Amino acid sequence: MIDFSATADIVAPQLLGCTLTHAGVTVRLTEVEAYLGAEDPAAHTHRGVTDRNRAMFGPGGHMYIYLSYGIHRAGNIVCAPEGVGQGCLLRAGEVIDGLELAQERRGDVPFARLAQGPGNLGQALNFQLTDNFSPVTGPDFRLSPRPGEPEWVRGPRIGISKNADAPLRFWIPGNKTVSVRRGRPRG
DNA sequence: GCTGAGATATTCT
DNA sequence: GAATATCTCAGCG
Repeated sequence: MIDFSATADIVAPQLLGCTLTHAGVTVRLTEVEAYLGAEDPAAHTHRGVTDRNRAMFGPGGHMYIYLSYGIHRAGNIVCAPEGVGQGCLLRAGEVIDGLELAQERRGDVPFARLAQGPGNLGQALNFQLTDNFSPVTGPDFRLSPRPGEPEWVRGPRIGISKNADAPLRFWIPGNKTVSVRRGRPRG
């Protein structure tokens, strides 16, 4: 099992290929991002504990769910010892069970888009703000180990404005559920 | 396939 | 009041 008391950049690549089950849907994680807390200006926890990010300061192996742009629910897995404030944002996954349920929630979209992007993943798995603090190996969430270590790569994070060059995004190359999002620097 | 702009709630200053 | 770890849509090749 993964040691969630390690730092987020250590845990992140270990999550790739693992499956996460919640509310009747199972996905295989294909893309995650590490947020390093106080030393990382892009992290919610950069400025210290608030009511919103409190879950990230808890012990590793729990969920941190937040509302993004007022619309989307995104899920993180808390990393590092209690009080540090690190976590891994779940960016994308591949639905491998509960397909019909995921399609009901997401509507008529291609398979690869069912859980593509943090907001879509949250909708497919039906993340709720009340799921904060839930253990990832508890009754509500089930994180299962992967059969073997998949090939993975790392690169810059996406959708943030601060510290965007740090190579803290990890994904499985070639997987159709991982998109190279638009807005790459032209030129 | 790609691009640009609007929507929407909570949080922080 | 401004910002945000985003998604979807319309328009164009």
